[in-house]
Amino acid sequence: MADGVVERSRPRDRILETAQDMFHKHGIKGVGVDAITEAAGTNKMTLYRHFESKDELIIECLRATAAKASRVWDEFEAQHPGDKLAQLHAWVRKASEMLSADCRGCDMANAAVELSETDHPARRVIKELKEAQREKLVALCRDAGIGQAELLADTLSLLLEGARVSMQSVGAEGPSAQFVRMAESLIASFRAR
Amino acid sequence: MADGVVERSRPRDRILETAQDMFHKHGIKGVGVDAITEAAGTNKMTLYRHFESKDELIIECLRATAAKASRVWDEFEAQHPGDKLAQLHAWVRKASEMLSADCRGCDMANAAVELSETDHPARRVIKELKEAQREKLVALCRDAGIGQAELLADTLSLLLEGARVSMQSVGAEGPSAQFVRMAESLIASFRAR
DNA sequence: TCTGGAAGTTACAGATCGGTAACACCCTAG
DNA sequence: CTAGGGTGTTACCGATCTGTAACTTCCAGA
Repeated sequence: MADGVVERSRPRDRILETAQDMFHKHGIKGVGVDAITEAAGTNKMTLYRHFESKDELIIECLRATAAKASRVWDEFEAQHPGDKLAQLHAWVRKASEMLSADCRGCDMANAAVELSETDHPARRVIKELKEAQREKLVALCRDAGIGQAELLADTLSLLLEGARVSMQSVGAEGPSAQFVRMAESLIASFRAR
Repeated sequence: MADGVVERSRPRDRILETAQDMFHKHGIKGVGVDAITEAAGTNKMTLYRHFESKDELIIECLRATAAKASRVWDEFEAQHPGDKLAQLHAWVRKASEMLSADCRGCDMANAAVELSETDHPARRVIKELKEAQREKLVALCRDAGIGQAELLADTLSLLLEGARVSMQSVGAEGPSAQFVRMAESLIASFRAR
């Protein structure tokens, strides 16, 4: 058993962390609750004592992932206090770092692809979290002094989203390789307006 | 039984067409072979006489989908013979039409997300087909007289890929709503260089 | 009319899925 | 010391999954 995650922490935390990792690597429908509990060094009953269903576990995982992603925004502020333009460039750099060779994409976007049932309870959570991320990026662009902040933020969003999904289908040498170049020249052209 | 697809055509064709439709709507792992054969008005044994496994059926579906997509390029040429720039704008318009409210995204990209096993036989097929599509768009940009054809083609690719996945997570009112505007101003700025 | 092959039917194998019941264990708080 | 809550174990449920075997039906071509 991989002790790194299993060691002495509460079973609920181990389950949540392990599930996040396994959902990310193998997809939601590619992992069963048995596999999760075994990897977390616990058992199925304990999982169902803390989460009322697999769907709820999925939702909690998405929230946790979003919370982690939200923390990097604090890093941007810490590294470049008050300098919103520098923070925007930090966002681009951070985004490009996520495009590593074994990139499995955005957990929320992947979940939206996998959970095709339109009334799946996770879908509204995904939408909420994605909208919050969008508003953050729009605010960052606006505070960086860019005129058409919404349009720039949305364009950057689509580029990153596209890059992350493109990596999975065409690989790292595909269109996503040019992400930084695209993003930077986009920012430059928006600033020039 | 829905006669539209079931009517008098060879079982193999019905299975292929039905599988394409169901994989697209509900995802690959969201559909079993039983459901496919029943919807196709046939049975499981017949499926396994024509396809040696579900994986092979998946691959055949992806090839068929790509072939369909390839046919719209012929339409561009027919509508604007020789006028590559007009064909590029037709591509943008066609792409935006795919972003309808119930858009389920690109079958190949979705398959890449769902089939996370790195050695899955469908993955190399996906890569091949996506690379072919990329080269087509690059050629179109180049023949339209654009200098940095590869960069424009890759940027448009990422925007579209991002828009199609964004639709599924945030919905039609999200960043993807601005796709046409982004794509057109991109083309304009590349032409100005 | 005969025949061969494609298609349909039924049943099943073996595994895994999400989820639950009953019960034994251990540790800690009172 | 004792009571109780969190945890672990085992066994199980019904459903579904991919894939197969054995057999029947049907139709087209010779």
